[in-house]
Amino acid sequence: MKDITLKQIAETLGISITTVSKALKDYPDVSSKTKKSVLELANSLQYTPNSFAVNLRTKESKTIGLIIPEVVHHFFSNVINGIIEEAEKSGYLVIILQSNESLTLEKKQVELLINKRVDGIIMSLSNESNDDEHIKEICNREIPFVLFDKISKFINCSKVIIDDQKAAFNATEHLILRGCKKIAHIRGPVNPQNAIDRFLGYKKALEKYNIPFDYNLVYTCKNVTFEEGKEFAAEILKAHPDIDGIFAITDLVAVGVLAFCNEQKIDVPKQIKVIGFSNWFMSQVITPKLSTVDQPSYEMGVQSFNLLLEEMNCKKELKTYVPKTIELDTNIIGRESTL
Amino acid sequence: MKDITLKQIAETLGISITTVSKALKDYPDVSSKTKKSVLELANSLQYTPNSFAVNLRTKESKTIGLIIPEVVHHFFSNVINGIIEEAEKSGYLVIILQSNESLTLEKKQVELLINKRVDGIIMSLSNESNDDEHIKEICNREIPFVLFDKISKFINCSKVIIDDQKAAFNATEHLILRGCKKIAHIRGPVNPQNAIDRFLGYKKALEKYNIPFDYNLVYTCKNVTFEEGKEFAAEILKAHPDIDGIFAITDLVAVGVLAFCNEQKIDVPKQIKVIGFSNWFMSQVITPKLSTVDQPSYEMGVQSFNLLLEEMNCKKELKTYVPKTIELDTNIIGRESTL
DNA sequence: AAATTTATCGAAAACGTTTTCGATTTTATG
DNA sequence: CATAAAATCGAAAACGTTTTCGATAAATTT
Repeated sequence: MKDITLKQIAETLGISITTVSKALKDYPDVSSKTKKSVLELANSLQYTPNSFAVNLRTKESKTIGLIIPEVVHHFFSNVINGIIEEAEKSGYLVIILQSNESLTLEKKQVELLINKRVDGIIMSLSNESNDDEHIKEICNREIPFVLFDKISKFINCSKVIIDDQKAAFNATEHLILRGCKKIAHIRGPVNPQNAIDRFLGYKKALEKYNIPFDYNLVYTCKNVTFEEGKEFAAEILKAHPDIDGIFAITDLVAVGVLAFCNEQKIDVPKQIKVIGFSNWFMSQVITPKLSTVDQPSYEMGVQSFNLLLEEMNCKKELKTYVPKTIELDTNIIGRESTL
Repeated sequence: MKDITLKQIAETLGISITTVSKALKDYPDVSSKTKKSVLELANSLQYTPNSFAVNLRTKESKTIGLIIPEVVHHFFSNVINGIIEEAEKSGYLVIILQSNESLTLEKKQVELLINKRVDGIIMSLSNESNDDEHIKEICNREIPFVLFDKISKFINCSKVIIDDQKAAFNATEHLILRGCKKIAHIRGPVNPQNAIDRFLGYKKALEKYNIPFDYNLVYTCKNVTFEEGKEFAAEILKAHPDIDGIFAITDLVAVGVLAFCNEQKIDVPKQIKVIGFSNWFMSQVITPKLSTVDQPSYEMGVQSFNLLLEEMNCKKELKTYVPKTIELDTNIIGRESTL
């Protein structure tokens, strides 16, 4: 029941470990005769190389690390899906860790992955983090590194993003073109670049259509939850009863808004039109169906891994790698909530 | 920029590698003086042991594998969350793979994890699989192994489950107690134990309340999707217009039923009452809010890892381990769809 | 002061693989 | 047949750690 090793194969065949190893890897300096006998014995014994030894020798583990704010999240679980499947095609496995939107936890997770000596790291920043020490550590150690979605401008690494500003502009314009004159924005936390960009997109759309921008109409989420959506909807409608449009940072929050409106018998889309972001699954089954911005989450995962792979391969060949940024397209999905 | 090793610390301090290693692990046969100097130098150089070497030497990697049907799934992503967080407490990292409900893919993923030499495997079976060769292989190799949710009776390993039959009984009874006389069941695929058990629970509840069981009222999902929910709802209402209750294998399907009813202006709960299973997030935001069975998904993850940990620790001490089965409680959440 | 115990250290083997490089044998060439 | 070239093999080092066991030095006991 013990593990089969090269040594055992070598001994039963009366040849050296070296030759067995070479035979299995199809080296040219092994005769086809011995190759055949080695292959046969290895197969019949179900030999598989000890990955621990291979890792030590080759200094790579064919494993990458992925740190995201949270697994239970429609967008991120789709990204995970893309990364896992794309990684598997190239023989890489994926270790997943969560930061729970906490900077200290994120630091710990990075440290874990560094100590684990993963071949590369893919990450989406927590709301609390910028270009902190732990990120610099990744770069200093020259660990292949890709950021997606929640990135920081100040980190020099490969990135996979969408044009949040443009997408938010389009979402806001979508409301305006459907007649909204007074639009509130429930934005994300202060730090994350995508929250900033979406806010800026909202502002730009107002400008283009000569709608005065009013800071009082901007509400800032702390945790970006369903509950916050409900609470802000209440606040907004109390303070500004004449509001006729709401653009929320993400569908979860927008669904909170809809829930509040349903409870209060506020007619969506007649009295208020609502648009979200990210196209969560539930948005198409809620009443009224929620308009939103479709974000290619699975594709982001795929592209993120491919960038990482490029960098990992470059590193192996000791070439210098120039970080790339891939920007993926989004598009507006108009549904009942903005009809 | 190169990695710090024990050798380097030993050389700069003029002592042996052995002593450095022992000092770092607080062995009793190292003087406190040398311990201190080693610790200090190691800290200032930011020494971290090469995990590849440690793995090879100790024959463990502090890594476990997790195979689930799909990541993008409310229930499973919650389980993942529980496993990852619980594992981290004990210093374990988690590699996640998906079977996509395919037996061949599941086999491949198992093989990957075995070759990776993970310390243990947690798994939820795909719809296609039973106690096949690849599962036996895990047991033969004596790799600590835990099944959760979608299990097979024929595999002798630790399991974390709910009493699906009882839960389904309660769900069906919930419909009956609210006046339903003719209840359809949209069940899961033929293979999985939990689909079978939920069906049996449904049947038992009918029996208890003397409602004749009719095979024509049972519809079998192939892929357990939202679309199937919609399609079956149409079929059911066409074939049996007098139906007044539907129990669906999972919320996603039940939400499909609700979507169809909304489109066709069929009054839920007046004309038909609907109950799902698993308490997906969207069930509380859809109109009408969906009644369902709450399933402790996060807790299942936690318990699964803890069972695995027990078995891994047993194995280290060369003790024999007797598999355990943990059964977690569920409870009915009554909402608008069965009011 | 001799004998014994205790404290402190390091040599070396082991984990299993990969790869370099030299040695040997076989084949081809003049 | 001698020599050069090609084919085939294996010894050994290396990857970095852990741990056993023996050696030495210091402290304690007689």
